[in-house]
Amino acid sequence: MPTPDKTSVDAIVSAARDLLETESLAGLTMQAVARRVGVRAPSLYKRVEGRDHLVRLVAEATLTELASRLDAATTAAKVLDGYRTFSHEYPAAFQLCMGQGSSPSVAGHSYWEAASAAVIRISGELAGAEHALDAARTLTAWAVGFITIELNSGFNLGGDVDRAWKFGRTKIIESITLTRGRY
Amino acid sequence: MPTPDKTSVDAIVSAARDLLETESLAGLTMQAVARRVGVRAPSLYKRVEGRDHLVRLVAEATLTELASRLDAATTAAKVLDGYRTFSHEYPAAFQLCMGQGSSPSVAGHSYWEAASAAVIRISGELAGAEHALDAARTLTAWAVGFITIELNSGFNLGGDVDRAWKFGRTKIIESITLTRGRY
DNA sequence: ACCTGAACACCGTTCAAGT
DNA sequence: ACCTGAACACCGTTCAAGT
Repeated sequence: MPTPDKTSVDAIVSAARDLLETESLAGLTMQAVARRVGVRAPSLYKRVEGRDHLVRLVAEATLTELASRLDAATTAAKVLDGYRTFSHEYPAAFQLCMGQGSSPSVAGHSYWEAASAAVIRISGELAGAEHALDAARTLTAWAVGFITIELNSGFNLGGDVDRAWKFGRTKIIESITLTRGRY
Repeated sequence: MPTPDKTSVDAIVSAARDLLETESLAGLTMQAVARRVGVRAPSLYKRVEGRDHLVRLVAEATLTELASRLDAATTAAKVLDGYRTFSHEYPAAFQLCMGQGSSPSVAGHSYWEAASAAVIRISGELAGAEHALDAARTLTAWAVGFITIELNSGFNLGGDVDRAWKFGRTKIIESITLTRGRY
């Protein structure tokens, strides 16, 4: 005799994302997720393959949201700022995506592609099609590195972190723009 | 009646660093470390406060080694390459230091200071004392971001990753150098 | 067809008992 | 003074039994 469903994949992923931000990755346990969605831990295995799979779904949902955020940006500065703003809203999820992943990268290829599209588009405009990929990697590397260090309180030598962001953003965009037609 | 020591903090940290690289952070368990140093897990607590403390010691040993490596570099390109070479030798440890840390940053302030000294020195030479800190943060952010993405197989859109490194390195150094006296 | 309690293997950690 | 087995709390995961 069928039982009415008490939860769903969406509810589970949503609860997991909440827990990740409020309790850290270590606090994202199957039991905690189960409690949030009103079910016992073993029931989660009807919807997700296990904790690793659930973490992957969280990463992919995060990248999808990041992609749609970045797609709306019209200038390089706005794309870079989009990264940073997003990382401040979802610091743990952002680092999950970028950080020491589970084995084969924590999210599927297509999710990365979607999140990269905006940077590549902008990079092509700045540096020309020939150097679009190199330029995109330079921009992304700087933003990801800056944010990673910032989120881990790595900028602890004083000074104004916002000023450092603007300084770097200006320098990076400037140097990429100078690429057009040479290098 | 005293018993002769069967291990030491150094041996424990060394075993932990090995395990971190060969088995990943999850494989760095107290039992695995104990087995490597020829002791039972509870005995480790005579030398380290617990797993978190041991991981911290690993991070600090890693930063100390990175610092001495970078201190030998004489140009900005060599400092940046020093980061990357080091990260290829100790990928897991490098990401442990930079990545989503345990709570209050995974290593003590002084260890970060030591590892930052070389970049700040070089940045001062390139950009002038006034912008040394901003420039150092730009250089470090780019290198850390590039390496983080590289280690997590994030550069999966084809193209030559080494070429992208050299492209970005050139651009970054160039733009920082142009800073002198203006901005 | 979904949910659950009970069980298992595996963690980190504590501690009384050994030498 | 250091080491150990036993124990505890807490994970992820499996599965037979319920409805």
